[in-house]
Amino acid sequence: MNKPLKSVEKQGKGERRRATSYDVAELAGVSQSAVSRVFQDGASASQAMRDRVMAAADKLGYRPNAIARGLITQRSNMVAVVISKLTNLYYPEVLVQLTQRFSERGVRVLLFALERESDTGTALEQMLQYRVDGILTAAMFDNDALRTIENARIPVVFYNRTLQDQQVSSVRCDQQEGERWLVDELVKAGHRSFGIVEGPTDSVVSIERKMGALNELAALGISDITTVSGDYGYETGRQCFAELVEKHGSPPDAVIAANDVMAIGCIDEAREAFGLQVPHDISIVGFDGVGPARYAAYDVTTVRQPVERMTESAAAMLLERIENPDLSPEKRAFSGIHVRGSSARIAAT
Amino acid sequence: MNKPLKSVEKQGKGERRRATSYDVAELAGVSQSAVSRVFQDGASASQAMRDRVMAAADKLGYRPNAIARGLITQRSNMVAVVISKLTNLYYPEVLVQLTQRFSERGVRVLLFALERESDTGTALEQMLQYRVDGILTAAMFDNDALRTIENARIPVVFYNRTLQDQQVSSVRCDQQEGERWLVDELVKAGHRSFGIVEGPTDSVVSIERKMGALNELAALGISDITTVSGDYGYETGRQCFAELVEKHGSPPDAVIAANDVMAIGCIDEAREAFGLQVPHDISIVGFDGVGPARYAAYDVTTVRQPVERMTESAAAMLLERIENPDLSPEKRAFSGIHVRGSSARIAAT
DNA sequence: TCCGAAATTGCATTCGGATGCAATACTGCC
DNA sequence: GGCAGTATTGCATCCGAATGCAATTTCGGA
Repeated sequence: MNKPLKSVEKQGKGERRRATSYDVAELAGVSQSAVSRVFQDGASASQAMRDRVMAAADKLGYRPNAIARGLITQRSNMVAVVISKLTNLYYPEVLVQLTQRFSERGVRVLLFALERESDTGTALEQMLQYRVDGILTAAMFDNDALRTIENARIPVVFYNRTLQDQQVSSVRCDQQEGERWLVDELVKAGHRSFGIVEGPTDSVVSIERKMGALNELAALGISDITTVSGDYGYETGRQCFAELVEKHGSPPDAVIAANDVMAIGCIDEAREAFGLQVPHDISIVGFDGVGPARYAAYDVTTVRQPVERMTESAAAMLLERIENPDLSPEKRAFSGIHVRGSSARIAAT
Repeated sequence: MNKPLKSVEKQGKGERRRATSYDVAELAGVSQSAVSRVFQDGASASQAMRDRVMAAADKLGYRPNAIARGLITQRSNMVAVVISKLTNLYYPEVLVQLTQRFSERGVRVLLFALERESDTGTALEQMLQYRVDGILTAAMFDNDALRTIENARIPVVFYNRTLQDQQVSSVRCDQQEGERWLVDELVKAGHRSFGIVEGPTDSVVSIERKMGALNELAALGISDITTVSGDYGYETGRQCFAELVEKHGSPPDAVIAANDVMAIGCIDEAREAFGLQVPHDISIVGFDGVGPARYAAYDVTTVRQPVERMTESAAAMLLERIENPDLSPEKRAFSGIHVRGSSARIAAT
């Protein structure tokens, strides 16, 4: 007996059940499989059948149940997107773009927003339970988590973070290259003492940026370097600048901040608390190319991440691997866009 | 015959199937229902049973399939969160907070990011197919859409927008009250000519803000008002200011921008293009209380939305209505927090 | 007009877990 | 030790759509 016990029409309005393919089939006088086929892409169904079914479906307000479909097809058509709250001011933009990329391709986004980057536990458990087809993460997973994902055979793409020693797919902005450019320009402009403001210590991106800057400074034979660390926020940017001056004994020639927001904090602190003129007395650079970096009061020299291309690439990479799980991992690195603002005393183009 | 055709262990490693409750049951030597009960909250199961099942589950890496569970329980435990790209710079924060509120309560978020606020069509179709338990939207739905949702009996909560004439639940910041305060303060400070920079014309929030300001200005007998409109972005903020000056013939005493970002644009344009000092020569105020509004270079006088309380309230309201669909609609309005920055010539507290 | 190939359609089963009901196992108490 | 009462457990069925296979229809061609 496959017929539903009570058909949609017979129920009281207070508790109307959502129409199912059986209801549509009954009303249209066809089989449930026919209904199912009409609502699929490549399935075979005559025009007459299509019309009858669609008419019945419209009348009942029928919509295929994606949950039931997911169960039988073993495909949820959902991907998990993971971000961590503090990662960056610019992640919201990334998130919105990723979501749109996936939507365009008929894939839904299950969002996980972590309090801290290390809170992956529960989130991971949830995505596995929901049988997401893939994971796109802008937060790091520990090795246990990675092994779990690997065992579940779920494709993963890391956004702006990667594990050198592991075989994982990733899309990132080449932080090192960006920092190299910033350092080169600053050194060319004659700066010799540097302050570095790093981000949260558990941020891989921040670490990469710091190392990029340090390596290049070392390569250029510069050793007058003072380092302090913040949390990517404006307030700590200000504090960091003050700390920097105290540690160094005087303001350094240039400050390299791990992101634009902290660079802005540094600029404000330099101006307000130390009466310095930017870039006359000191150069300050950031990273990311977020909106506020373009505000006239700051005009931060920075490296802008090509967010559009990166998100497009990341979404495509993940979807490819969902279609074809045997594709080998791939790491793509995009060069940042060099933005010469007026916050640093460097030569224009 | 309920036993699976092939048990997990027997398969080749290349195509290992995810363990099901049947696999766990078999390994533990109990029934599938027992496994199901162990993985539920209020179900009855002896400690011995729990231990055996958990041991087997661990060995197999078993995780309940939320999709299958959703099918049988008629509860997906997912809510749709809808935002539109341009809505506001501050929505990302809202989004992250909402997601966290829902996560804490064991509810997953299916994210829909619309290109424009009016693109609700496909998104709506998708949420219905995925049988979300509720919808939290920061975008407007048209009447057709509303009727569809109503028919499907899915609870909805609107964030910062509401329909006066309709019975819908909403959480919003009282834009009118905020504008009233801003206007009062500006008038008290002696300003008599006003510029108003509105946001995108399809933004309900922008309209409310504009009307709030206009009404209060009218109430105070002020008629020297010039209006221009932008898109919530920094660049148009600058353009709008220039337009304002041109339209008015000279800079007005005060500018009321629909959001902080445009207020910042106005400040920059006033300073750079017109050599005005803020707030000595002109007062400029915004709305929202986003991060950049606090930057020292701007220190915007604004009305901050109590995002934390609003998201908390919105999430709670939606979840209550999911639990109890008969709860009547409710509109909650939160007063904004008055922030006296230095971008306007008004008295401190 | 008739035959065989191709296109449609229906039947029956499957996905994985939840749950009402009945059977069984314990508990405490007299 | 026996019995009522409660806690566990298993059985069978259900949720809603997809799909392999067989039955039926349609269509082209001779």
